[in-house]
Amino acid sequence: MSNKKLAEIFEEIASMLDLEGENRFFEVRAYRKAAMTVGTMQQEVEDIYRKGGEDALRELPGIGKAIASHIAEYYGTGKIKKYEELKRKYPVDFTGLTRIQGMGARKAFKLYKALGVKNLEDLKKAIEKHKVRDLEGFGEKSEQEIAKGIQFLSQGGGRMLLGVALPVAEAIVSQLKESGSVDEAIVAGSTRRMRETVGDLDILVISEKQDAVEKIITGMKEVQGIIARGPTKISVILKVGLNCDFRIIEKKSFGAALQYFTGSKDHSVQLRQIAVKKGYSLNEYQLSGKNGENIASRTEADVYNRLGLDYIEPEMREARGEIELALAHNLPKLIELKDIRGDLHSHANPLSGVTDKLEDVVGAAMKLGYEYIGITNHSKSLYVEKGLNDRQMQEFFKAVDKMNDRLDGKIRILKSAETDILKDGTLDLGKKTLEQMDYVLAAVHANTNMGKGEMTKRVVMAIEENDVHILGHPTGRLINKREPIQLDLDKVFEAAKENGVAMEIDAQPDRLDLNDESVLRARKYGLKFSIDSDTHWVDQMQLMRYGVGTARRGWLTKGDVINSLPLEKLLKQFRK
DNA sequence: GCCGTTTTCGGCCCGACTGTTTTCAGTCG
Repeated sequence: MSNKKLAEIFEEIASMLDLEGENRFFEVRAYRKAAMTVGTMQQEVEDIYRKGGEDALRELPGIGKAIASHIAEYYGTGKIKKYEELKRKYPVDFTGLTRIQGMGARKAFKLYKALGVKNLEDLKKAIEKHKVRDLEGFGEKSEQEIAKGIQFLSQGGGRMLLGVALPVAEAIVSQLKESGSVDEAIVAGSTRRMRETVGDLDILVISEKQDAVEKIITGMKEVQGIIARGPTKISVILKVGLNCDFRIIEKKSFGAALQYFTGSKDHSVQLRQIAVKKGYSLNEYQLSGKNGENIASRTEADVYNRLGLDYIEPEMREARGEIELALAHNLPKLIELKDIRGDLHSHANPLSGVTDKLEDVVGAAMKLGYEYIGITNHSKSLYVEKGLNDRQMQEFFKAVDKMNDRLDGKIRILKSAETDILKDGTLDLGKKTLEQMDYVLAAVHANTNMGKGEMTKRVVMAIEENDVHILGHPTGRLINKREPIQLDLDKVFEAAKENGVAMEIDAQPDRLDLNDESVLRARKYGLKFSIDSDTHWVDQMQLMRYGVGTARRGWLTKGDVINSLPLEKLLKQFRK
């Protein structure tokens, strides 16, 4: 995972060039942009460089001749000369210091010049001795703010799982709506775009009663304290450890504001560039014409349409080519939660204490209106999950048959298993057991630290040598907890396409595996996908929406997703 | 430093809020 390190280096170069003095603004921005590109990519930059050299690097947005050669230098020598030289002049840990809220490179450098502060530790000591408050440009208040920022960091302030943040955001929005003082309240920002993690919450409020809104917000049980407050913006810190920005806007600006606060930043910048080319100007209040007249502002669709674009769904707004498609009126029609007709990955192991009973799982699926529910208990190698051996699995299938008879077509339980892909690429259940299943889901669980070549061979072999239908949570990553297994995804995608194997999008909020970017890549191979909740107890069946969100971020349509098929068509596909 | 259905040169998005300020720099998104 050297992408992050590389991004930090470019970000620091940007900061230091900024300190160098006048007229380097655009150079600074170029390095910031490169840092953003590199830092948010899921694919390893090193892989791209090793495979395609500097030319391949230059395909990436914001990476040109100079920065591509820096990257080549980094992977060749482990160092970047330009960075080392700047660093001698500015021996400050900008990466660490600027993690503090309100601390940018300029303040950090002032602290270095005046007090010799090089890193967080130094700063902590300076704060404790109250040395900061007397500096020019600082004061007592900023010293306290810095102290608070350091405290927040030490509590692990950072990006939070969407699955944790979204319910909090929704609770806040519904309190606003029920208050009677707002015309509209809606979650914007990366939460609305369904990014797998969010750094803070953005909530758009339409209201003319600003004072009342402020009172409601400060009175919420989720709110810990106020960071900033102005006529159109209130920032608070939430008890869950997230910041939350409220923007209060007039009704007539709703569309422009929602577009603006949903982002992503890069997407919005591209939109504004299009506006400028037309002689317009776009901000959070309206799309303005040449004489400042309001051209569009009420709905997001108005804003997009008047710029010559089709409406773009929030999940696509990441500046990954969606603007070009919208200009060409060629956007895909994204899959929706209501298109899902069943769940193909759920657990109901009669021997384990950690899953619900079969009838409970089936009942939950019926409540969601599903046509089918696939039960995929673990196979025997997974001792910790009390995986089933061949005999136990076949016993379980008999129980499923009986229940299917009783259900009389109200819903169909599909027989399957989350079959372990063993170290040598074989499956953990016998041929006879596999043949009794409606479909086979296979996944890697153990021996996860193999090298890339070996691991890729293992998974490709599992795909090629067996009648596998779905590859479960393909990379095995746990967000912020466990790195993905080393896998050459392109080779896996090729093999999957060749053998008609669907890729799973596991909807568990800490998995979301495949992730959005890999889905986007897999889609280019013409692969099919299965969006599954991986339910271990029935409440988790609701998690499907996070998988659908990821699918939408990967531009998938209903036609790309096998569990949007009606039962008969799905079974037909499995038999092929 | 990057980029190109107006350009290989000359552009490069836009506004809000805070703190320490008597008019603005710094930070954020």
